Amino acid sequence: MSDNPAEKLVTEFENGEDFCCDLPHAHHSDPAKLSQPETLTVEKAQRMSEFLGFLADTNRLRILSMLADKEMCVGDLAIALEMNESAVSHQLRTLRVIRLVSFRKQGRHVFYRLQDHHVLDFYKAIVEHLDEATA
Amino acid sequence: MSDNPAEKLVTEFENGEDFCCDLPHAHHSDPAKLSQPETLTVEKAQRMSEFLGFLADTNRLRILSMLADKEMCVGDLAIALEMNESAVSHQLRTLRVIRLVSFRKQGRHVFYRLQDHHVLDFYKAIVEHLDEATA
DNA sequence: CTAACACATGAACAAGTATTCATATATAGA
DNA sequence: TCTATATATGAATACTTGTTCATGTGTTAG
Repeated sequence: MSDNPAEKLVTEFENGEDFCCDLPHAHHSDPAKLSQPETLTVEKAQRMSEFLGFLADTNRLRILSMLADKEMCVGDLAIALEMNESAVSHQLRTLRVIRLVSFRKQGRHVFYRLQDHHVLDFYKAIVEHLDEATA
Repeated sequence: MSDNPAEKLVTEFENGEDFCCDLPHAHHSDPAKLSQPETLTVEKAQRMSEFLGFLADTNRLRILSMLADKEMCVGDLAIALEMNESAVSHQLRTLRVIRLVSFRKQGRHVFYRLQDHHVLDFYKAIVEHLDEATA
C-alpha cells in the first residue's frame, strides 16, 4: 500500500523497427539496467512462488475457505469437504508449516483456525481479484 | 526447506471437553450449515488453484516482474533472466494461454507485455501481501 | 487394562509440470 | 536464392506433489 512500483503502464509501443533490431541481438534494453529496483530477485521470486504454490491447491483452498468462517476439527473438515481424513491431515500439516493455520487441542480433537487476519485478508484479496480475472 | 512448524501457541486451556464430543463424531457443526454462502464451491476452488498454480513459478514471476516494468522480447528476457530461450518461450506460451500477457510482432522479434492493468494490480497485490507474510 | 476413536505420519504410487534438446517456421539481409 | 536470426513447439526426461494405505501416538470410555 505504501510503495507503488512499476506504475509506468505498458501502453507505449508503435514507432518501432528503426530504433532497434539493427544488429544480431544488440539488446533492446540497456544491459546495465536489466535489474531495476522493482525487479524481483531470484530469491524473492522463489519465496513468492513457493508460497503461491502452497495456496495453489483446490483442497487447501477449500480448507482455508472453511476456516475463514470458523475453526473446525480435522474430522469435520474431512466430512464437509468429502475428503479422506488422512489427506486433510496432510494438507493441514503443510498449512501449519507455512503458518497459515494454527490449532488448539481439545481432548481427542484438534481444532484448526486461520493463523491471523493477514491470512484472511490475503485470501479475500485473491478471491476478489480472481473474480474479476476469471469473469 | 523451512521445517519449523508453528507448534507453539498451542498453550490453550483444557477445560471445555463436556460441551461437545460426547458421541463418536456427532459433528461439531450443523451438517445442514456446512455450505455457507462464503464457502468456495469445488469448481471455484479449482479455478482459483489453477490460476494460482500458473503464478506459482519462480521464472514466470520473474518474467511478469520484468514485463511489469516494460515490454520485452523473448531473447532479452532470456538474457536478463539468464534462462534458456526455449524455456522462456514455453513460459510465455502458458502466460499467453491464460491471458496474463499479450504480444506484438515486430520483424523477427516478438514483444510481450502484461495483458492489462488487472494483471499488474494483482501482481502488485501479491507482492505487497507477501512482503508482509514472509517478512 | 483394553477397545474405540481422533489425528498424525511415513512410504509408495500416480499425476502433473518445467526444463532441455532437436527441429520447425518465419523474417531479414546478402 | 541461401544463410543467419528470432521464436515456437513436440518429445523426452527429471522433478515435484497430492493422495492413499498402513501404521503409530495419544486420549477417552468401559
